[in-house]
Amino acid sequence: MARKGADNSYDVDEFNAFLASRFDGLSKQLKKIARFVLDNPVDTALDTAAEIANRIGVQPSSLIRFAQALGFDGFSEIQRIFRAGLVQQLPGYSANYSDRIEKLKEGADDTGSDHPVLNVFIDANIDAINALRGDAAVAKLEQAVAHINGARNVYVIGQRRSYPVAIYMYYMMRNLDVPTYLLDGVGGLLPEQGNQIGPEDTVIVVTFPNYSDQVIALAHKAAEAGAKVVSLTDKLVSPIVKISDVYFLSDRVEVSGFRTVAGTMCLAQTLMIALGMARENAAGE
Amino acid sequence: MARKGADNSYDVDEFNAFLASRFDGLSKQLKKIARFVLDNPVDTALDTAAEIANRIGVQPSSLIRFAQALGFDGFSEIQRIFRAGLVQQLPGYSANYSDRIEKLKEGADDTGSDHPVLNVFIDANIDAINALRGDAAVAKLEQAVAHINGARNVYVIGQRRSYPVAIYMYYMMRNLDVPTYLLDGVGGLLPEQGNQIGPEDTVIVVTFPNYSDQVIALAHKAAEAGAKVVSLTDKLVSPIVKISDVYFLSDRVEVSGFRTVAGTMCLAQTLMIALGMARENAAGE
DNA sequence: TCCCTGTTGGAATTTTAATTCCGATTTCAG
DNA sequence: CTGAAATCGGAATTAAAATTCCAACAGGGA
Repeated sequence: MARKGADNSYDVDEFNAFLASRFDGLSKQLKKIARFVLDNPVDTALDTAAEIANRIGVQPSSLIRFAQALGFDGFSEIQRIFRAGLVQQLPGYSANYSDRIEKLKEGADDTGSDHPVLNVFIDANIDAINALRGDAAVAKLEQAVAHINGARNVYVIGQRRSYPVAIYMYYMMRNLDVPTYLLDGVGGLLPEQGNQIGPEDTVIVVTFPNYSDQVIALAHKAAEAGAKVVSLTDKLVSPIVKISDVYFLSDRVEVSGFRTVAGTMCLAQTLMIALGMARENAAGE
Repeated sequence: MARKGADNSYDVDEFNAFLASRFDGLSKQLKKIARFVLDNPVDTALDTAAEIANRIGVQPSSLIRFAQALGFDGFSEIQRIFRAGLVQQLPGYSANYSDRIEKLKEGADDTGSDHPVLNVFIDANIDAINALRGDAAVAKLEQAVAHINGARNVYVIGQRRSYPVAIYMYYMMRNLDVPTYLLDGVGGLLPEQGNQIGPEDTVIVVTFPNYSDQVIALAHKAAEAGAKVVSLTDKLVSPIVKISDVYFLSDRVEVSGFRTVAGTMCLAQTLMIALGMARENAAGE
């Protein structure tokens, strides 16, 4: 991957400082452009030169002159700087994060020192948790809480890696006096454990790749029986999403082959807190 | 095809949901593209079609086919959706978790609006996880890993709120071929389950306030029998610390009376990753 | 096995955007 | 006021990216 782009030396702050230092020496039109660039980093990053020129009220060629006056080849180079800066500002998207994971993987059996493991893994978990901001929206939480509170019984399913999450929710809901049952598959009886699920019930399904056939089958059966399905899974294309009334996504991050369970746990706990607060309020009225 | 208006009527979530609904009907290559788009919104928004195609390992023309299969004129239209979504995500991310937690606590029983819950809780978890950087030092991880690898058998104990963490470690260590037993207290037999613990064994204890008497008693018995004790708990004054060979602290953060379990989970997973890497290296030599 | 249908890779083409060029205009020194 | 240099607008050109097209291929059914 020949990743060049000149000497990629600038970041946005450096560029802005540099631009400010040169500002006085610029011509009238170029100053207009400079002001726009300093004030509108996002538009500078994303719009086409023609659009930007139009908004400023100058010709596109002036943008190129502007860039060249500052020593760049063309306006595109400046846009690259701003695009890179924009990505870094995105929540949960530290740009060098993937790099660090790559480095970790490369150096994994190098020395046996696991010094980088901890930090990278912490970063990965923070990333995973941050990703929830976008996904576990208030509306979805409220919907899920309503399904749980409206149910005659709540059933929680999760096997293997998802089992700790399932059992956590089971524990919390029991403490919140929600009539909850854990379908734990003890004795290989998972299919049978779902027999009594009916239209007044809600099923909470936790499943991640590779999705357990038994769990998916049981969720299908529950959905067909008319139960509400609330799911915690990894992707929109997960087989559980299409039969879910509400779904939450987490777990998009992987380090050294380990998927972070902390993000999913955080999601589960968020749901439980939302539930707890809703019930507190209901009890108080 | 009932495509939404030619103007920007899709937002990213709608698009993703729509894509997921059509996923099954797509061809093999198109599924590859769909997965990339779902997983990499930022790159989808900003890279050129040629770059994206190259990264996925398909031809640029497939991207256009992908877009058209979904009813769009071309891939550029999809990029527009993602660019708009990307800009919307930008402003967030102010700062200072502690302040926000304070705010939530003040307003907690205010209105019943759980709007701030999610963000504050996410912040709290990030705080909890960040705190691990200081506490789960490399030396301690190595020590714990050595105790686990050096043991004839490993026993994991954790009840109630700590049980999900315990069972997670049990699951992971079984997958790593560590001879592990979960002391789960089924049938009220927790005291008896520890009878066979001896000086060649290691016990991993997970315990948080209020510390279960049975768990503490069992840990004491194990320590007296000469077993190594590795503990996950909350504070230096926790009753488990003084009998531990290695201890890790987490869980210092509390929101609305809920202690974060995600931080502890992250700690447990860090320990498991360190263990996994150590065993990989050992096997490779 | 062979054909048919749908899918794919890759070159060719079109579209769009970036950049250059040049004549017109402004600025300012003398 | 005049003329030269700097600046600018806008058409022309070039570069880059998106899209189309077609031949080859893969998979499934007769």
